[in-house]
Amino acid sequence: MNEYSFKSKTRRCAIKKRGRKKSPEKRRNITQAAITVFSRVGYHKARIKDIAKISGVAEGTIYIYFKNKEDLLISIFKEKTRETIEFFKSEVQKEATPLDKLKRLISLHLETFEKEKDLARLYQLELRQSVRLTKEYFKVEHKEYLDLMGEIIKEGKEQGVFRKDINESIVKRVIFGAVDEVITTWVVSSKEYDLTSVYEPLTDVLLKGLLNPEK
Amino acid sequence: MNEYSFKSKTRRCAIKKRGRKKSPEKRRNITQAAITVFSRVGYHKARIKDIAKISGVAEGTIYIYFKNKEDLLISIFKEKTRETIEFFKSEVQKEATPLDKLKRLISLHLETFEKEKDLARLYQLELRQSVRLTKEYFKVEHKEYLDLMGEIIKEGKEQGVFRKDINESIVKRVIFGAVDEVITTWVVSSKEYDLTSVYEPLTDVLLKGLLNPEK
Amino acid sequence: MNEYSFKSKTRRCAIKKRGRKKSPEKRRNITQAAITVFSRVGYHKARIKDIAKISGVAEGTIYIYFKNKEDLLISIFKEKTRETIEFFKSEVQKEATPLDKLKRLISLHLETFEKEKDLARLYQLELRQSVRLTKEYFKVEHKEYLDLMGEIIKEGKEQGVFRKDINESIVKRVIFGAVDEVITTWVVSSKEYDLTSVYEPLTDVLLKGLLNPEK
Amino acid sequence: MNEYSFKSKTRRCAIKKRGRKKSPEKRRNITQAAITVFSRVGYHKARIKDIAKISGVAEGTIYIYFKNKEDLLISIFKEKTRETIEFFKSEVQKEATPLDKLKRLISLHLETFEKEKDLARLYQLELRQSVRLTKEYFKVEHKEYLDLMGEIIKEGKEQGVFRKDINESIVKRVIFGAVDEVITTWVVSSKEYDLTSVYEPLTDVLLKGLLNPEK
DNA sequence: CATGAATGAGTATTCATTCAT
DNA sequence: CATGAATGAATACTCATTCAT
Repeated sequence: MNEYSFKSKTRRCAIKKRGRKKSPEKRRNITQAAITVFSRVGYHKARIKDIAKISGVAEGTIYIYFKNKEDLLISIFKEKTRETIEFFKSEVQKEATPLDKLKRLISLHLETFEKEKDLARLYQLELRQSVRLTKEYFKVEHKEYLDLMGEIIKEGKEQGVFRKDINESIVKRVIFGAVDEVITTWVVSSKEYDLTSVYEPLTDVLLKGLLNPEK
Repeated sequence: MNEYSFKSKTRRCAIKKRGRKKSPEKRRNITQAAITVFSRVGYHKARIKDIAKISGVAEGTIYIYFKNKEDLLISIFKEKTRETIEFFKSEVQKEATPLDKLKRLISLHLETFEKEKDLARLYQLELRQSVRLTKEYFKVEHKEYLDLMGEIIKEGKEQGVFRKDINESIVKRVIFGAVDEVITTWVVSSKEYDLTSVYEPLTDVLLKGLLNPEK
Repeated sequence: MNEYSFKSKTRRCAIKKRGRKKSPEKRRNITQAAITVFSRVGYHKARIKDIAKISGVAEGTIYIYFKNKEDLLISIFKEKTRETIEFFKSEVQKEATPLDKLKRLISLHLETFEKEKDLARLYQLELRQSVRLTKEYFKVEHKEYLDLMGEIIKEGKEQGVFRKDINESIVKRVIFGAVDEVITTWVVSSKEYDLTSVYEPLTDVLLKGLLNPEK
Repeated sequence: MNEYSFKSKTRRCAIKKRGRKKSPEKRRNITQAAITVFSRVGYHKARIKDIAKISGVAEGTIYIYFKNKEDLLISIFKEKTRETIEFFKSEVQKEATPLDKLKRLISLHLETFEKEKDLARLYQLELRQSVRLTKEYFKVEHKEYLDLMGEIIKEGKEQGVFRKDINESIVKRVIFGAVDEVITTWVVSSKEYDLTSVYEPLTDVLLKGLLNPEK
């Protein structure tokens, strides 16, 4: 594609790939290495040198793909969250009723984090390392998740499946908070048990509440 | 020979010990200054020098009262959480029914953090800065809070106020998670609104659930 | 002797000794503790706090008896060297001939350091930690030792026991250097063997030289 | 594909490796600056910042070439001693007789230190700053020097030039100690006189001893 | 005199980021 | 584009010395 590399008389040497454009593969390697390292030792103790070594690139190369260390962290969250939310949305849409949609969303949330343990650790423990990240995340990605849930609830209210007197804005937080806490417990507990096993009791109490209806 | 040393009721003249004594007031000053600085810029960017300046002591003095920076952070959490949980327990015991106890606990949680905004910020955002802290906190203090809630729920189940088929271990996390998320949202949102205003809708959904009972 | 301590209404409590003057015993304790600590970890890594603890006094007390840490080190050398040199002189004078005097001096040097191992360590390894100390020591105490040896040699030359064509100033250094090196080797070697056992071969070569007289 | 990489005689383009290379010159500059600074103010008071400034590199650069401050000191001794001993060995071998070899070795010792005054200061005064260094030095480099001397003496004994009843192990120390003491005196005395001027009287007494053979 | 809490100057080392090759 | 040597700001912590009691 780019013939320069062949004819060049300069020190420009053999290059595997055809061009000299940023390689998406290299970017992915870096991202994956960063997830591993950040998850293993935490953002602040993570060293760029280690991320470079694991991704198989030089330190400087990381700065070609990311502005700086914080940007690397933020990019991971942005990209992963975007992917995940898109996936959640598309899956949820396949369900017919608001109740099924809600259940599916909770279920997906649990399954996803169970599958990607390193990422789970990042979300539950490292997300708050950067003020900028925290603020942006809570205003954009996190909000989007909550909005998705809000819509489902709204729909449920309109259809009469959910109580009409509930406060959507609170309920979505209640549900997110419940799921989030359950995941954090799992992450901190060294992930010895099955995260999806909490799905049943979790949805049960969220849907039917704590009070005994017979009394 | 010298009877002073035997009759003395204070530690004065117990053979040795003259000179200055460690002052609990100084310790409190340092703790308070640390809460302020940690909350303002975050644990990692906080500088011992600033904490010293604000507490009105020399840098070295901090190391008389605390082993190191991490120990300072950890001590704050341990002490504050202990105080708070004791307070929660004593207040909750004043209530007659499990339902009132639960409501009171949630209410206290919200009120306490609303009153001490800096501390709230620490709990919601800085708690996870230290691996050691996170682990210990989740195993001790956090657990104790959950246990308190667990007992209330158990009592409620026995009295038939709460549903008998619920999973206590999950429910306590659901409630904690819900409250916690609501507080985090408040902290991140720059605390513009009244945290206690969420008490009503929050307890409502937790108690009665999401589903419309008529359907 | 001093009744103040009994009648005093102030915080002045029972005091073992009669007076409140600087106690020579306390001074000795500090000196001895310092020798131990300096010898064990070296001057620069030695901490006043440890010396205080071992001597059984408070940190501040050390500063009543010594100006500062360097002064403590220097005082030890001055005092110990003075004592030792006086002792050497008096012992040497008991000998009749220059040859016996010289032998006795070397013998004393070896014996003294063998007996006080901690002190030996200080002299062989720590003496050069302080520029001031090094300079003073080499100009005063070390010189005095060399002078004593110089006199003996001079006397020996005059009596014809020692060669008349030797250079006193060099010879005294040669002998000191030889003894000193032998002691250093012993100190560094963890003092596993008997220092006095080198006396015979050491004096033999110093007195008769290396060359084979038959050739 | 690209033949450069195969034909290149330098390490240029061997697949990877571009960018700056560690420069031996830079290492030398740091070493030389360290010798100067260590000699001027002593190891403990020497500041890395100053060594960096004098070598014309950044502070961090020093840590690319040396593990830490102590390693810098140790490396200097190891490298310089190695060089010097190799030089001594090769020079000594040029001499025919054991006597000439011994004289040459003493002469070289004096000349070398006279030429490199800063280094002399380091050897005579700073060598004992680090326990690790002292121990290693006395077990390796110092020993090697003594061994060289020991071999010469042994050879001399066998040839009958030196007395057969002398103790090699002591004699080598006597000679080293004598030379060493003479150098230390010179270093401490601010090096006002000519070190090589002591060569004659020094060897004279070492070879012929102190006693008057006529008596 | 004695105490030990308080002080604060002093610095080796790390590591994100840059830049010559 | 890629490299990794070079940079240098930034800071927790120590410990000799002081001083209030």
